[in-house]
Amino acid sequence: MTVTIYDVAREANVSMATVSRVVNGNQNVKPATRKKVLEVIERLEYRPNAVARGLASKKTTSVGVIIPDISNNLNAELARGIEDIATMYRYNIILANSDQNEEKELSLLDTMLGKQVDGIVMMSEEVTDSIQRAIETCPVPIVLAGSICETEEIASVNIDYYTAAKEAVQLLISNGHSRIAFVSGPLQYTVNGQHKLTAYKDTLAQANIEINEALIVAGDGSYDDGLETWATLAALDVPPTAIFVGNDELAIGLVHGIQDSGKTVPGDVEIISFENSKLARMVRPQLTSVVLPLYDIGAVAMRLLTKFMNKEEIDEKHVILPHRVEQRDSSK
Amino acid sequence: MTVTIYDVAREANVSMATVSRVVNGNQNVKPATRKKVLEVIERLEYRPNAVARGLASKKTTSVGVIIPDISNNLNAELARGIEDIATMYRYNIILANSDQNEEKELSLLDTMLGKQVDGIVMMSEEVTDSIQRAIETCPVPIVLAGSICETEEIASVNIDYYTAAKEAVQLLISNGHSRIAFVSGPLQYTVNGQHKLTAYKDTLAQANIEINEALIVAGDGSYDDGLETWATLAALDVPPTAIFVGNDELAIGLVHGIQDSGKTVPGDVEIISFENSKLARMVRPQLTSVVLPLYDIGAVAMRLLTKFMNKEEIDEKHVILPHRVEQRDSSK
DNA sequence: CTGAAAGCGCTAACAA
DNA sequence: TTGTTAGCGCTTTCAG
Repeated sequence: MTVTIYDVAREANVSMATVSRVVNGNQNVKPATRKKVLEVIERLEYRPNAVARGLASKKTTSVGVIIPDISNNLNAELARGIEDIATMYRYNIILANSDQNEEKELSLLDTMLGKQVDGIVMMSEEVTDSIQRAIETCPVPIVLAGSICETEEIASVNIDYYTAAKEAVQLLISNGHSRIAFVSGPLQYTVNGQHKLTAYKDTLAQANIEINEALIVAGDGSYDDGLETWATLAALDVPPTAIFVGNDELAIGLVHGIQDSGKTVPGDVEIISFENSKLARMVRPQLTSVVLPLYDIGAVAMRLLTKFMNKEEIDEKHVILPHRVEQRDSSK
Repeated sequence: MTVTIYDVAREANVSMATVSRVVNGNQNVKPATRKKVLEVIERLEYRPNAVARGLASKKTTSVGVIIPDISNNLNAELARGIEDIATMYRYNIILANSDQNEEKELSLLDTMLGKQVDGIVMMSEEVTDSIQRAIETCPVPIVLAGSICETEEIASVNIDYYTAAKEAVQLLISNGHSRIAFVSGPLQYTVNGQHKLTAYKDTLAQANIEINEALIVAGDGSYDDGLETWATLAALDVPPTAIFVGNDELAIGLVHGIQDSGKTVPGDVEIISFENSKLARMVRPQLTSVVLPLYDIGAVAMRLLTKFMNKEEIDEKHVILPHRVEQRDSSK
């Protein structure tokens, strides 16, 4: 039924080894022989069995990708970056969603190792101790993409979230605001709870602005969350006049919440978001936003992984990509 | 180094076959033996090699997913549906982007077959003849998700695009419009060029409304395309008073284009979109939209694929999921 | 430049 | 209930 390397060898009057060499582009084959083999391959429609090859060579040319939720814009962009570079290096991707659930992440890691992936790119909002341990004892290289882990040992690709957030808040302060709110997704997520929030507090402190806990709101980070959060904020004795927001979807929710309540952006409330997905331009006013280069983060993470897999020399395990603030109309 | 089934067998004083039985949950093992084996597995941290298993059993528990572009909201939602059901049935997913390019689709199909996937879910806006042939001669089952192919033979999951589009246009007609534009992505895409456009024309004809080619605009289907399309439409001697739009992103572009030109939705122009992604609610006015249940389409496609892979009986190879129009504020 | 042969780690009859 | 033994299809020394 299915044609194997053996069938090709027999038809071409050569050994399996020679067919293998031809298929793998090994140069030690006489052109005439190569031609003959190629013809038989064509004629028999031979398709190498990657599973057998994987077993024999201990390389599968597959990499695992563990991501919180592919249906989320943010992750999808990242995944595309990963995939493009993987394809370029002839790897295939085994994609799985973790829903940001530690148990699933652990079990996914195990499944992928069972499938003998050559490496793994992982995205996780919160790298717990046991995840960290699992990564450190992993038999194949792992690169974290857009995910924070303080450890020296684990490779990762990020931007400098802290500085980026500081710049955003600073911008709001420069525009004369002192009642600046901080609205983000879950604070358990390292990037929110540690980097962005700390940057917010530090920047305010440095400008001698008192920190008001009522102006710090963390929800699930969704559009509806943004809508509701504005209701909360608007009910304050003195509502904020500016908001630093954790992501675009949340920011759009806030913008609509503000507009629905009869106020304007940036007239009554200035907003700076953090993500700059294509959504940032799909709202009026368009969002000023810190640029989070998700595609690039994914691409660079995958590229880094290929270096590990090829045992190339790595100059820096922790890549920090540049960031900037894209000025649009939600801030002055 | 890596511990194999043989190591476990030796340590537990049983044969490889017995270990294999334990690992695979075969009932023909004495409880005491099972316990002993399980202990050794635990102690040695044995992890079955799925590649070897795949080679021996000719099943990989992996399915291929070929999708135009995962960074596109539409596909990401579909992919999530596929993944969830795949996980439920203990399959892993090998995901690849085709960019809606026939050559890539063909080569991806080949790669996946080489990797011995047990089945494939494919999404394609235009199933060309050669793709169709490739699918028909494929050694493993393939299910098309949200993709149209007239052939009896090929399994697929869709909604009734024609009827859905008719209902939308009919709604606009009922609201008193006679200058109704049709704006969509590429007409080469079967769903646009054949189903939606035909439905549009048929519905107009049945209402004795003359078809005006100037009111039919197909671009790339993006937000910016929507913005520009309104500029074109607005420049007409008599601009349309209602628009049937192919997808949400495009519709939002149109809405903003209309609003930027000083007109209102639905006051001056009514809009009905086709997709109902979460974007539909993230714009003011919120979009009335035909509900395209992408997650469900993906999930049902994957479920159907599992039936094929298990050689279960299939009652219907062509699943049509129900649709409806979600009324919001962009139409009256 | 080419071939022979020993595995890779596991499953699946077939025996016992 | 358990063990023995062929392979699965390919890569990779090692000879020649």
